[in-house]
Order: sequence, then structure tokens, then C-alpha cells
Amino acid sequence: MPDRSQRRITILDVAREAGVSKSTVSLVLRGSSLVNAETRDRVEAAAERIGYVYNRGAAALRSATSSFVALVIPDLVNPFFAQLAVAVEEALSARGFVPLLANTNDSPNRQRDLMRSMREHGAAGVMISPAQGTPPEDLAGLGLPIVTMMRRPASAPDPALPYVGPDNADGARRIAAHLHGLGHRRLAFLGGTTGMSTQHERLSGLRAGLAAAGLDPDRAVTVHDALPSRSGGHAAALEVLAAAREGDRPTAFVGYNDIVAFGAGGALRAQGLRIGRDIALTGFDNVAETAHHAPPLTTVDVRIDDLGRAAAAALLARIGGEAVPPETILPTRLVVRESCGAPGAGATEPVRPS
DNA sequence: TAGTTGGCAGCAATGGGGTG
DNA sequence: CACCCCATTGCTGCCAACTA
Repeated sequence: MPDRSQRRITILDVAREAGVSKSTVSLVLRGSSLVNAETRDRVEAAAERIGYVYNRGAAALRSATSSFVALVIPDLVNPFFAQLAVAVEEALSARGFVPLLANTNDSPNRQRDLMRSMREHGAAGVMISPAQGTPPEDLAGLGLPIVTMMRRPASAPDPALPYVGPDNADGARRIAAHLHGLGHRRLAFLGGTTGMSTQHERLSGLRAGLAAAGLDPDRAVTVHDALPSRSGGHAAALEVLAAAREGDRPTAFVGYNDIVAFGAGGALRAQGLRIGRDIALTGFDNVAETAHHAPPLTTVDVRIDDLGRAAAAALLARIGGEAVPPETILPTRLVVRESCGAPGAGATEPVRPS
């Protein structure tokens, strides 16, 4: 037996309260110009008085549309994706859409379950940064408008699978040029070769930048596997330090992203190295935390807000049936802070033994 | 003719009644 | 008893028709 006291207040209640038909209430709620101003005021006052809340579920049922957009993120603990989610949410809400946020923990299986759940909830479209190892058919066969962000789907550019991301290669080239300009000739790239497009593009850009500076990339940069996390960066940096021969240690550590650099920074400090003096450290993304790192981190600004806005705009265009370019690549810029000095800048001062 | 209204459609779950 | 079919429920949006 349903509890009548808990019954939802509907437009029929508003209509009764205002002394009009439910059709008129519906017109008022949707901002129709057909309604007399005095009637509109009466309906709005009645709705306010009895505590009416618009039922989007019923509206979606009637109109066969949805205002929910699935926002599927691989790692919400990474502040980059948290900032991206905020930017996307702002862009969506400005157009009357609400994100349904899902975290995949970088698992394609979990991602598959979440995508099914999003469809069950009637999402109008999907914005996704795919989990590592996502089979292309998981995205292509979804049957919903979709936009990929940051990580390319593992296929050639496809108008049905638009991609929005930063110019990773160009950003990494800027890092290479900056470090080379400071005198660094031995770099360690902490980001490995997991097959993620972002890592591949950033490493390629780094190598291209070193080559453009006249160095042999195969000698100037070593590549080390690192999970895209603080602990991944920490472990990778420790391994590099442990494996380096006397006098052979890289003078600059290049994090695949900012949180890898944060993790590496912790490892370097624990070994008694002074970041910015004994050793250089860079990140990528320019999350808010980089400015407050000790010392503040040199990184590449990927314009997270612009990425979120561009991705949201692309998806809403797709939902509206408009064509969008298969790729939207946003420019990056280098942000120089205190985490990089010339190699050996602090050599005259003793290094605390580890 | 501007403003308002009643009837019905839309989807999926649920429950009741009929059949083998 | 299992199964199937159909009516009902929930709430809003659309549209033709009505009224002043």
C-alpha cells in the first residue's frame, strides 16, 4: 500500500492549486510565450507554494529525450580528471544537461558494465576517457552519441568517434627544448609504454624535441614504465636512481603527467636530492596542485577548462545531430617554475646521504 | 486570435485474469 | 502451476479544439 503522504507533487497538483489545466502548467514550465503573464505568475506562485519539483523522468518519457550525459573517467583520484569533470559539468549545465559521473579505475570490464548502466539510465550521450586496453568495438558499437577525451580510441580518426585532446607532442617538444636549453643531456621519461596514445604522443614529442636540438634521442632519453599515478611515479623514480651508475644518473626526470611527477618528486627528495638544484623534474597537464608543489613544478598547461568545454560542445553537437570534426586538438604552453635548474647547479653543496 | 484546455501518446514495470 | 496476454500505472508534452 503506497503511503499517500509521500506521494509526489505533480503538475496536476500545481494546476489544481493555480486553478488552471495541467496543459497550462506544462506550458509555463517550459517557458512558452503562449501563456498570459498573469496566468504565468499564478502558476509559478502555486508551484512554489506547494513545493513542486519538475519531474525530468516523466518529461523524458514523454519527449523521448534525456538531459543526462554519461561522463566516464578512468581515475577520479587524479586531480587532472577531477578538474576536467568540473569543467565538463559547468559546460553541460549551461546547456541544461547533467553529467552522470562514473569512474572505471582504468578497467575495460568495469567500463563496459558502467556503459551498460548509463544506457539503462537513458543517457543522451557519452563523454569518455577510455580505460587502458579498451577494445575499439566497445566504443564504436555503443549506439549513443559519443566523444572521447584525452585518450584516443585505438583506431584511426573516425567521425563517429570524435576525439578531443591537447597537442601532447608539441607540449613535450617544449619540455625537451626547455631542458636542453638549461644544459640537460640525459633525461629519464617516467611514463612507460602501456600503449596509451597520450604516453606515446608525449614520448614522441620529447624525442622529436631532443632531435631538433641536435641530440640523439636514443641516447638522450631513457624510458621507464610507470603507472599513471603518484605511486607509479615514485616507484619508477626509485628504480631509475637505483639502476644509475656513478656519474651516469639522468639530470632531468620527465613525468608522463603531473601526478607521476609528484610521485617521482617524493622519491627524489627521499634520496636527498634537491629538486630544481641537484635534479630537474617536469610534469604535464598543469593541474592546480603544481603551483603549490615543493618546489613549484615546471609543466605543460593543457588548458583543462578549454578541453572540458570543447569536449562538451562536441558531444552536444553530436546529440543535436550535427557533424563534428573527428579530431579537436588544443594548443599547449610550457609553464616554467622552479623545479628545473641547470644540471649540477647545486653540485657545490653536499648531498645528504640516503 | 490570443490564451487555455482535454485527450492521448510515450515506455517499462506490474498485476490480474484466463488458458492449457 | 506455469505461462501468456492485456490493462493499468506513473507524469509530462503535444496538438486539435474550444472560449472569451
